[in-house]
Amino acid sequence: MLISTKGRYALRVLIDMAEHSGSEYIKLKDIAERQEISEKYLESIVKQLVKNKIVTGLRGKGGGYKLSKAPDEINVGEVLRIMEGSLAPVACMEETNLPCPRVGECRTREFWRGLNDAIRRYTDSFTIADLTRSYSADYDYVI
Amino acid sequence: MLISTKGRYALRVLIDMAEHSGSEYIKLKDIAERQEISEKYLESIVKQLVKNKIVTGLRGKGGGYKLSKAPDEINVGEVLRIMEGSLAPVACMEETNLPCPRVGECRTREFWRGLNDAIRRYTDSFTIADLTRSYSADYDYVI
DNA sequence: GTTTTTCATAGTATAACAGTATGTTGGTAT
DNA sequence: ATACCAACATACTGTTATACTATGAAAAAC
Repeated sequence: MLISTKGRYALRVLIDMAEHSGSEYIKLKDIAERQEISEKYLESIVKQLVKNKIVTGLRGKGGGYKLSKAPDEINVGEVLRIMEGSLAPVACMEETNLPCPRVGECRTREFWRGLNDAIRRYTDSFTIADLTRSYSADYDYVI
Repeated sequence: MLISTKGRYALRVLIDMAEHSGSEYIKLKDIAERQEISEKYLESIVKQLVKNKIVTGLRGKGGGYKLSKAPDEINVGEVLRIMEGSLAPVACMEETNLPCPRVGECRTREFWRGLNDAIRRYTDSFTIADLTRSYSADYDYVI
């Protein structure tokens, strides 16, 4: 499993913020209820997003979280990499890891590199805006 | 991490067999030594490959394992799926899992489906033959 | 100064990973 | 026949990650 609940929940939180905030702070309790995810667990997830400047927190009454950037400025691949640490499909494709001692005789390295690239290309091609429900497309507008 | 040592080692074993066997049985001990992997651990991996008809085992002296099919008939994606159980990047993309109860309101499903497809397309586009060192390409031929 | 919300730290049950250990079965060579 | 060899089978183990829960401190609004 490449993506754990951390990455999946993070995307849902960001989409929720993009869909519900009008430059207002939203409290985690609301998001947790809408998304049916434990608020306490979400705290640990959102903390990571704050640390990486994806969202901004404000304490106290009327506080909460909001996106630090516009939804179309938030890259999905970057978010997933923050939450999962890495999206490398194998250990030898993680930048932090020192090169494999068998690299000289390895028959599979290029195969893994290609898979790594495919995953990165795909995930990096989406923004949070791409994942929000298009307002005009399916909103039943009624006066 | 999408791929564990099970999947990585399985590919190395199959490549080793493809490169060293001339329709002969190779004993695990030799593969384990060449690949510098615990023979005992490899046993558990090869057992899976036998069960799935990727390799064939023969007991006793002169016995060992060999590929059940030609290297270019063995699909890398299939091998990885056998070893890892699934290559789905998220739980909701596993065929065996029952559909997510939030599917109606899920904003991320199509994103995950796309990632799942990208991984499957890539891994299914390789055979073991693609991963073996091409004999003619870089062998220093000397009389 | 009380309420509200984020922020911070610590703990916990479960499962998967990456093996190890011991023994059995079935072929081969002598 | 029997000694040997290598696959086959089952059970166990240490470590790490996952997916949380619990308790409390800090700051902002009222």
